[in-house]
Amino acid sequence: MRSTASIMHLDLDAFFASVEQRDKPSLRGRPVIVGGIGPRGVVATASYEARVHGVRSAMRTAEARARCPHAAFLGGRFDAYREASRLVMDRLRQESELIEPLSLDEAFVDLAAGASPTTGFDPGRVEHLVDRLRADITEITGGLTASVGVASSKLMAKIASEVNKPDGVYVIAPGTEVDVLGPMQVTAIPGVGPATAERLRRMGVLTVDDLRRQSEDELVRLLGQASGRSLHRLAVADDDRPVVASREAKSVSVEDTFEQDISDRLQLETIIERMARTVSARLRKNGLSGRTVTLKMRHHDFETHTRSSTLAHPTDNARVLADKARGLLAGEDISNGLRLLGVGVSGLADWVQDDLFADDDPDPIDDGEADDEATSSRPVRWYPGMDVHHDHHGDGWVWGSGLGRVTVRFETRWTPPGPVHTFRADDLALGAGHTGTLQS
DNA sequence: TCTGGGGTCCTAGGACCC
DNA sequence: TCTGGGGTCCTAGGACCC
Repeated sequence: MRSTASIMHLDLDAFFASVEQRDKPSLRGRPVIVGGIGPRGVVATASYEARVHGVRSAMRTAEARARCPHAAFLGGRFDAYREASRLVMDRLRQESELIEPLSLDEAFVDLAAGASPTTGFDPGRVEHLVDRLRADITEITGGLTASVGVASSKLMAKIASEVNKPDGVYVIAPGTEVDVLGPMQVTAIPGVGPATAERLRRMGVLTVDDLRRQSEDELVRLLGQASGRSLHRLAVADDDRPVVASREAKSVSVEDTFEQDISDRLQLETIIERMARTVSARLRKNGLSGRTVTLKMRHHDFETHTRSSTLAHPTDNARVLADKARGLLAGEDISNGLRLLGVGVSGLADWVQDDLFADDDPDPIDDGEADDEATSSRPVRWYPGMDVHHDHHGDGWVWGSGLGRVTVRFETRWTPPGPVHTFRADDLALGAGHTGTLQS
């Protein structure tokens, strides 16, 4: 906790819904609900007009429809949200070189790490700074509003931004943190969710003041080392967590809830392959590779299990990921059907040692296999950035791996025209712009 | 028509090694 | 033969956040 209110938390109001209202004037002033619009969808964001009817984030869309049938239900346009977010984050970076985005619509800003190193941070000018910032954001984004909290710590800044939401500001004067925090419900503290709140309630702890009367040992017994200790400190607004500019990704995953449960193993395997390709593409886009593959399964009764397995070396290869994930599915009883399947990778490294690829990259092609008219098997020289992996091309299937030497198999009658065939990766629907040479 | 999708962090137990 | 810790890695699950 600092002696000055120099940490800002900014939160865009009803972000997804507000972007939709901005881009479609007919939605302004009307309830707008963005989220899953399928039978198993939930609400991501409800505009304030919809909140009046009791619609909330994470509510089932079916219930939202019942409460607010006249609302506009939208599936979401993430490219538009990302772009609006970028504009806002760029503006925040003008305020301070140290900003910490928490999501598309939220960030901490360390004002003391700020823009004017000569004069330093001036607490007296915070209100002015925030007014200007909020006006700029509304202008830059074409009408979005933000709520802002400023305080001496992350904890209090985040709490402060809630106070006058939407389109409001709250500054917590240094020295008053405990007075402000004390009467609040424990759930006001970020990290205290329903499960923790219920455990605390059974001890008679409802407010932060109640929490403060518990010993650290007691909280550790109840909640474990990390949560117990941290909550004991947060209860007295003791928080010195720094604003951290960028954190590296720890995992990449894709998951999907099906409209109807699926119990067909082949169908699930096909879905796994598609998901592995998506994960692979995202890894490559970010220059990452990972070692631990996780398969997530949610059964018909909502029981959720994960199975994971760790490779000897990091990979970003779709086929390696798919093979591993399929193997994890093999041991599972899916006879009653899955409602969700997910594929993820963790244990990320930011580079790939291509020599190692040969080891953890089981080649589906038997090199010694006899060629016939329909099949040819020949080595390919691969260039960095190129990628072919188990993709349908024209009337053939192309198999391959990431960097280094790979073998490509044309399972049907598509054969390269000549001894050396140059092609572009986008010919193979694998992403544009790269050129490779196929040598025979 | 109960209960999204993308993450992070923490805990706990077992294996394995020194 | 018995009795140790400590550290790290791996796996599984759970709470929480937006």
